[in-house]
Amino acid sequence: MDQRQALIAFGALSQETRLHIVRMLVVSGPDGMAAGAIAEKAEVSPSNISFHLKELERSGLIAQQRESRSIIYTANYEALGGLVRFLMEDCCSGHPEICAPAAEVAACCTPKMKEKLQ
Amino acid sequence: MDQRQALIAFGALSQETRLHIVRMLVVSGPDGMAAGAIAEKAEVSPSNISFHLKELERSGLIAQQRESRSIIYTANYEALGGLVRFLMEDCCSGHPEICAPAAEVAACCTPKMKEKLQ
DNA sequence: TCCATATTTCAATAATCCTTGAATCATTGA
DNA sequence: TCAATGATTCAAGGATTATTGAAATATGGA
Repeated sequence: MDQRQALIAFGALSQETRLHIVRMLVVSGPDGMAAGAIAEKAEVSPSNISFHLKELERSGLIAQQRESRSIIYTANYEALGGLVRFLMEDCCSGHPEICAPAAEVAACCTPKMKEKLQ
Repeated sequence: MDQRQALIAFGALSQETRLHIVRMLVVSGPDGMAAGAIAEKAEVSPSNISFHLKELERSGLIAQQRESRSIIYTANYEALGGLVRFLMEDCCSGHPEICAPAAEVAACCTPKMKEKLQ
């Protein structure tokens, strides 16, 4: 993830509806969610959700694929990981005080890490 | 860091000049930089830098303190770490695929981690 | 083909954000 | 006190982003 993409991604996450969408798609995993289902859960109009989904896709944080009549959106884990990495490494120069709390979280989430850190 | 603050912080980082400011302040450490010095390095006008510094301070990512005639800005490591944590934990539900790359970065930056992971 | 469903696009408006330059405020030293 | 320095505030304008509802597009089934 380069700076240009990171700027767009930060902008994408700076809007409540869009942050909500990303959270839902991360949880829903590889199956993703249809645009309509997202709109319903987020309680926004179809045209509005479409606007925000487009913005998120432009940022690379989510991807779409048509499935029959529905358009299924999924979280792009690689891009999200890339953004975390950008924030820690590029933006914060890998500063220990900033990265340490992140390391804790990472340890809790990645089984291998957890093992080694015990 | 709660969602409200995270939204503001993401917005703060979504602007090129402000991202540049944060990077400079992280590098400059606890000594920080005076507003004028920041403006000069970022090549923007005093009033414009003031606008962006205010926005960053509102986000909590930087702090200010007067020192004689100058106003010194410093990066808020705690807030930056909190944002990384929010992105990994709250926003991305601690998803391993997203957190793994972050763990690598963290390992490189925090001496204790590095030791344990070798 | 025709209709229903799922979604996007478009145009208009509202809201927010960014930039600029002039004016103002705070601090220090002569 | 006065002038100089360092920085902020303010108002105006331009640019971008968000919301809305109506119209258009794509797909699948009767």
